[in-house]
Order: sequence, then C-alpha cells, then structure tokens
Amino acid sequence: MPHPAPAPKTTEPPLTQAERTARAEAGMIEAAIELLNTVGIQGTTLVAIGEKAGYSRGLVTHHFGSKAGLFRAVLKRITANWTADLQTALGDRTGIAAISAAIEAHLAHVLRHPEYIRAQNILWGAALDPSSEFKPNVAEFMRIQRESVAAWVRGGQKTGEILPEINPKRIAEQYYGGLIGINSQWLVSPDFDLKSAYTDFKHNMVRLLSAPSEQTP
Amino acid sequence: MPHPAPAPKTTEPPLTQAERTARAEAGMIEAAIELLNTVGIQGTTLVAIGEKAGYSRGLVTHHFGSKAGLFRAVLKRITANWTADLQTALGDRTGIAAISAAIEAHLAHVLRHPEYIRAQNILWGAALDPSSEFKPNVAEFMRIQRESVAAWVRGGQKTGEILPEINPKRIAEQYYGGLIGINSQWLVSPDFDLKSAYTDFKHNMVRLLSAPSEQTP
DNA sequence: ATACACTTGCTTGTCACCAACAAGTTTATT
DNA sequence: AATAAACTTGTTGGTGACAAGCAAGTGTAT
Repeated sequence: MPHPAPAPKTTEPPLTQAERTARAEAGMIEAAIELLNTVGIQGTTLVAIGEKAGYSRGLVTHHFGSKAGLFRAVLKRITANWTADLQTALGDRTGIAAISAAIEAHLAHVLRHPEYIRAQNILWGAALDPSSEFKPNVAEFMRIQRESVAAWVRGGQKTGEILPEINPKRIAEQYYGGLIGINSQWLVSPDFDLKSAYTDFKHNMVRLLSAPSEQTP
Repeated sequence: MPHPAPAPKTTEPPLTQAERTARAEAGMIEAAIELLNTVGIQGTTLVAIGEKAGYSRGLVTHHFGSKAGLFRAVLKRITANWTADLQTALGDRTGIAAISAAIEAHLAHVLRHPEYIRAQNILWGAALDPSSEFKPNVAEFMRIQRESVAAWVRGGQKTGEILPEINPKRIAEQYYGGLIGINSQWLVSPDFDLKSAYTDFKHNMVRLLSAPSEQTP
C-alpha cells in the first residue's frame, strides 16, 4: 500500500481483546451452524468455517482446540438458546400445565429455529460414535432436560392432579424420547407432518398423566 | 510356482465367482458393523475394513462403489435381520396384540444384537447430514415401518378393540418416534434403564389405544 | 477333454483434500 | 517500548476416490 488510509472515520474504534474473542467465536459458531445445515458435517471443514466467518482456517483450532471443541461450543449455544425460550414460555407453571406448555414451546422453537434443531441433531448423531468427544455433553444435556420434566411431574403430584404411583423418572424418559423420535422422523422425511405429531404427542402425554392409572401393583 | 499344489484335499473346492462375491461382501459388511461399534464412523476407514475382512483397502469401492454404498448395504442387512425377527415374533397377530408383541420383540432384538442397533443409529445420525447419500433409504425404511404399525391399528379398528376415531398414521408416528427416542437416550447414556423404558412405553401405548378417547370432535 | 479367449474379483499407485500442530505476524494492553 | 494475546501461514500424516494392472474363474470351439 503506497499511502496508508488516513484514519478511516467510518470504522468503529478499535475493539478490546475480549470483544475480538467474543466476536470471532460467535462468528465461527454461527458459520458452523450454517454450514452444518447446508453442506453437512463432512462439508463443515476448517477452511469453510474460516471463509464464511471471515477469518483464516487456523482460528478454530486456536480458540476451540479442535473441530470437536467447536462443535461442543455449538451445542452449548443451541442449548442456551432453547433453555431461554423454555423459561420464557413456562413462567412458573408446573404439573400437567408445564408439560403441555413445554411441548408447545418446543414446537414453536423448532419452527422458529429449524437450523438450530437440525444442527443439534446432526451433532447428536455424531455423538453416538464410540470415539465421539462430546457424547458426555449430550448425555448430560439429556439428563438435565429429563430432570426438569421429572420435577414438573412431582409438582403435579404435590397438587394431586397427577397420581402418586406414577414414576416421574419414567415419564421424563417417555417425554424426552417422544420429542427426539418425532424430530428424527421429521429431519429425514421432508413431508413429515411435524405440527400434527406434536399436537398428538401433547394430547397423549396429558391423557397419560391425567387419566387414572389402571395398574394394580 | 514350481509345482502346482497337487489338489490340496484339506482345502475346500474352489469357490464359484458368486460365492466369492457373497463371501467378500458379507465379510466387509460384518467388518464395517464391528468397526462402527468399536472405533466409530471416523475410524471405519477403507483400510481398516479391508484389514478386518481380510482384503485390501480397494475392495469396498469395487463392490459397493463408495463408502456410502457400503453403509447402505449395512443398513439393508440390519433391516433384513430385524424384519425377520419381527415376523417370527408377530405371527398373524394384529391390533393391540401386534403392537404389544412388536415392542417386546424390539426390546429382545436390541438386547440380542446391540451392535446392530448401535451401527444402525450411528448411520441414521449420519443420514441427517444434508449431503448424506443414504437419507432416502432411511426415510423409506421408517415409512415402511410406520405403515406396518398403521396396518395393525386398522386391524384393531376392524375388530372394534380400537376406536375408529383414532388416526392410524398418527399412532404410527408416535409409536415409531417413541422407539427411536428411547434408543437414542440409551445409546448416549450407558446407565439408561432400557428395559423399564420399553415396558413403560408398551403400557402407555396399550392404554392410549384401549382407553376411550376423551376428544369431542 | 483341453486349450484359448474372455470376464470378473481383487490389489496397488496416485491425487486432492482435510485436521492438527508449530512457527511466525499483526494487533491490543501495560 | 515491551509483553501478551489474537490471528495467519507452512507443514505433516492420514483419508476417500479413481485408475491401471494382476490373478483367478468361466465359457466355448475343437
């Protein structure tokens, strides 16, 4: 460059180190999610991430240690996003009302951020791999989600709307499994009727919790 | 070779071409399943498959066109195995009895061939990838499975044990999603109580189908 | 029956691409 | 100005796909 651009006034003041880091990491996470949705886990290369985020291919390794480290961060971000949405939708409800609201909120979340859900499931699929480096993160996330559901069930049992012989842990497994299964089917079959499946799931869940148990222990 | 081995009597007679092909393909599929369970999709390289099956690294491409082609064949084999098991367990049952028996059979199948289920789910996870070459196969497999379930429901409606206002297609989605979700949780959490989850799922499914619907259309 | 032509199974050489590491350059902080 | 941090670039070992070649099986005409 012959003559250095004379203090470009349109540009912002220099960023602090922390701001640079935050911006870079957020940019790379965003780029990774976009790439996972368009070219898949194979196409999500370090070069591609760097290009899309506006950096070099080496920055992912520098900030996240490895590609798996970046994916861990992606899952963390997606989880945080969903947790916030859920909290907003839930208020202080518990029992059947909480479960019902949570299912509705999840459908809304999926329709609002399908790219998040797709990325999340692609990474969950990769986590099944025996050599996966973030399987523990996925297991832990699921455990926490189930714990929330179990707490709602216990809340409903406290008020009496849910029978005491129902096992909260078991319900949580069925609840969470149902959501995973519905989304899995939707993700591979473009014509899957997601809304109907969610609605049905909600009705069934409510019925199982509110109808008298037929078990005779 | 100086003098050609004089009709080695201990060795089997020379294989026909078709036998060689069948043996090689079966060997590579078996090797792939084993590798998927031990070193994951990353570690399942063409070199590793060749070594474990007793061939060279080039044979996979020759027989299956690509690595994805081999994985397609793996899914096909796993599916055939499960279909046979299901048929045996099912007999000519239909309606609620069929669904109940199918869930039990699936649990037995999972416990009997966990390596098949793990491989299947690993590949399903990979199929979520937008660039996946066997996503259509997975979608088709799921569609067929759902169709079976829907047929059982219609069978139950014919005999009157299942109410006519129940939508067989919706039930099939819930049924199949439930199984997928339970297995997904089990695969990432070693301490997941698979048997209890299946038992609960079966009870819930039976209850949803046999209890009078509360919907007022 | 047997020798020759043909087909098919299988291996090895090669290439482009990728993740990880290390060393170097640029930008903020003190 | 000196140091530390963000960021880039060179390099290396490993991977999937393709192509060319070798070896084993199969068909047929005499």
